Amino acid sequence: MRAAASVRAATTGLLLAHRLREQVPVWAPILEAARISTTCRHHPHRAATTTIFLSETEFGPRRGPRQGLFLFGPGALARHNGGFCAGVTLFAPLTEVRHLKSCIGQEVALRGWVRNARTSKTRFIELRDGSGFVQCVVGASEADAESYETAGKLTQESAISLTGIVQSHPKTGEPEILVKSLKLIAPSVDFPITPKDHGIEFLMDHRTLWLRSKRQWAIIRVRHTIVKAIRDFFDTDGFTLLDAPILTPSSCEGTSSLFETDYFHEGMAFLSQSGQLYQEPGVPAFGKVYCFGPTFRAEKSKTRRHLTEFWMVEPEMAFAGLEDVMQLGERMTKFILQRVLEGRQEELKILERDTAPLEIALKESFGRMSYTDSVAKLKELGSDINWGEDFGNDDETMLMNSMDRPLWVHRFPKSFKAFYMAFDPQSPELALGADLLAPEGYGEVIGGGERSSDIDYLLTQIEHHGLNLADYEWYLDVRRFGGVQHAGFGMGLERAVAWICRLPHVRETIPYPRMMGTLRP
RNA sequence: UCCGGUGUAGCUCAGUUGGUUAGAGCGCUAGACUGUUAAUCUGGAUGUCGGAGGUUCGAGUCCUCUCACCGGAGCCA
Repeated sequence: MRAAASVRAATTGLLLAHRLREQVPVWAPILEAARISTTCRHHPHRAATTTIFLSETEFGPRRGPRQGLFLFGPGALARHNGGFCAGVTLFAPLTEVRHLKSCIGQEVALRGWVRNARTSKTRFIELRDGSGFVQCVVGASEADAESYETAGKLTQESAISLTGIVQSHPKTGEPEILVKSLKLIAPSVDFPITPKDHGIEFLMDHRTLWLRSKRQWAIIRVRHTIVKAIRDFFDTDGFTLLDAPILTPSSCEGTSSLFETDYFHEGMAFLSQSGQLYQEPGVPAFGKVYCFGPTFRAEKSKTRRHLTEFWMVEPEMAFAGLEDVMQLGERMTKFILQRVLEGRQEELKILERDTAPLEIALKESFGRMSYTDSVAKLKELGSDINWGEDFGNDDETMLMNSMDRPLWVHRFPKSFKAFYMAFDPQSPELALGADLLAPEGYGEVIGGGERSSDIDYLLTQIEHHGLNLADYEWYLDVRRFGGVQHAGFGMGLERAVAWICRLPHVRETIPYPRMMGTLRP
């Protein structure tokens, strides 16, 4: 089927082409170029290849290739006619798998990689192009002989281009391609990750190739949506982005171990384990700020919830206390859940994620429990925890087993919280902090609270924690010059992704995980 | 770092109280068959049994050391 572009569309293309003629080299980088065969009505024997630019940036996906709105680059047509020929016939416009649902009945061209090829009389190719997955059917009667031959010899992860008619799968109803022609762009020999099971060590060693798998594709796309949701949430909520440095002169919290590196005459620099202390000076400057970037912990912890390099979003706001932190964290979490549930259904389905718990977390108010109450409850449940001790992993799961939604645990003993935490004026042994525990065994996702505005208290805290006062002078300035109540939190991105995707381990939530024993690839 | 476990074909694994020529499935390869979907069926090729040392007539199997990985704990987001 040859989809002839209407005269009007062709004329539009012609006009655009004239306008673009000089600009194409400049525009090219932002346009997507595809070489597509075209023929001219007046010179049918001069079938030629020209370059067509499909610009989604300019025209949006709704006016995609099937509408025939193209920008014509200077090509063969310009040569034989001294300009552009209006009688252009286009066929098989290049598209992406994600657009196929709106292309039923059209002829399209696709490029991508062979996920799996089942050879038989009718040949089936599972194609992925990064935007989605589609089955391509190569039948002896529909495809040309050479293409049919090629389709029978395809190996896993070969790169191919093809043209064909988009139709509905007779059984599933999903779009599939009835192939007319197929070309091998680049072969792939002995792709290591076969369709059968693999061990985690092998997969981690081949992380770059593992990213091509359906499961990893789904996870990384959910991660992307979560990152975008986080940014959109703060950007539209009046927060200003205040990037925190990654190279820092000293420990931010003085607790966990840091990665060190030589830093000229300064001696040592450390990779940041939190941007929070650098957010606080942003509070009097911008009112509400956040940072979102990688952080590093040299902890020798090997668990399903730890990475040595992970991403953290850390908002900080003026004239705010513990209650504001819990409300902000809850709103943000729900915003993220909404975005994922709206836009990533296909990915959640691939991950076999039961979305019911996410729907509950989105609709219901999060639980709240003070540390003191939760210790009492844990004792009831049989834990040997004592007041004043931090939760162990078992305590956390025990506490969450009866919860069907996230839970805020608040007002911890000061003793095991960071030096800068404000204390509760009603019971000074308590810190005004709150942690958000995710359900389904995922545990702490957010930690935050109110920061102390009391400079004298902070001075004693710094001394008490054995920190070098000189390193914190700028931090104390936040209190010296118009210090006000302020509060914020940090959310570990990978833990959020792991929970929302319901993954057994955070190592799959980041493209290139860094862990205690993992630095490559 | 501590405790526990695993290491055998490219991958996932089986391999008996130590015994003679180390197996299966997948993948690969040749073919058959089929709107298939981790397709199926038939044939074929494929091994430093993690490494080093030791016990023994004989070690994939037992012992010692070592390396890698997995799971858990502590610490944390």
